[in-house]
Amino acid sequence: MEGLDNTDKTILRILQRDSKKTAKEIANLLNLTVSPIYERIKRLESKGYIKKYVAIVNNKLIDLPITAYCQVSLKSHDESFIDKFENQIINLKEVQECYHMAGQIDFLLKINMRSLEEYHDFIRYKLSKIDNIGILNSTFSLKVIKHTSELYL
Amino acid sequence: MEGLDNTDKTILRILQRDSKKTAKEIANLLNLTVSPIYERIKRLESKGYIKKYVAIVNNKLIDLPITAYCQVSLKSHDESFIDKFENQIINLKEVQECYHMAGQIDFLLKINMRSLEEYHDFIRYKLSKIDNIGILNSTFSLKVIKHTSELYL
DNA sequence: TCTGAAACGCACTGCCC
DNA sequence: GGGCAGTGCGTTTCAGA
Repeated sequence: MEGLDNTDKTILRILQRDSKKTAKEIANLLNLTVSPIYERIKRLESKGYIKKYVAIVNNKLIDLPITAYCQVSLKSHDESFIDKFENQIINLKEVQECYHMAGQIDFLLKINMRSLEEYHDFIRYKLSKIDNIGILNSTFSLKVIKHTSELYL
Repeated sequence: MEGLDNTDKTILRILQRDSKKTAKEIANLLNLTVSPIYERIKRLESKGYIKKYVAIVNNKLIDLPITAYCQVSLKSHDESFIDKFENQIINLKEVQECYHMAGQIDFLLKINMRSLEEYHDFIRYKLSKIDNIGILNSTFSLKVIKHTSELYL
């Protein structure tokens, strides 16, 4: 399962926080030269441990201050209906995350919006247009207490 | 509110997908030279539109296959109790996200785990140890339908 | 697996339009 | 606002231990 030693884990921890850190800086922190750091990073990328490098954008500054979580349950649970629902959700740009859940509700959606009015329009004219939706329940984030893309290791 | 023209937005879209794209590559895509791209990126960083650059790590490969959403409601809603709860949550490494929510439940937590057994231990020996927790309700992601750090613009 | 050195390309600066 | 040229630095490669 894990082909990672402590050096690899430290590199992952650092790059999860700041992917602009240079191989040289990381090398200094670990008392190594750039070559091994470079090779380890390349290995972590090619083996899939690092999926990608991204810029994290401030949602408030680009006028997407509303974060909603939307619980959805389907009316029919035939495989074809579920597939259809999932395919339509994937193509909605407002939906940042969607999970098929265990328990009473089928799906949990994280949705970014400019305003509650736009959220209303989204629910009414986009989500509700998707066939087979039974229950639909929305809650809103009042404040972000913690939000990171980092995984602990 | 928005000091972004279409060029800026395109740059943000690109860097949200792949922050390793060079200014040269972006310049070619936009039929510009590197100088304006470089300056725009620096501006986007200094103005806070780009919060940071991070590596996205594969949670399965580092043995964190379980994603749980945990709904928490507090017993007392005094300001001091809420502050205390939030401060304790921030320091839990297993908690990747925590939002103060509108509606019946107070907080929504996203939690990464190695196994359901570890999740049990986490709930029992860490979360429940936090004072003032009333309702505590967990659901698990069976499958990720969609998950991106990108915001649309 | 690490060190060290060499080659290349990009980030970054300054000056031009 | 964008283009062009130069410098330093980081990335990338490779020989050797």
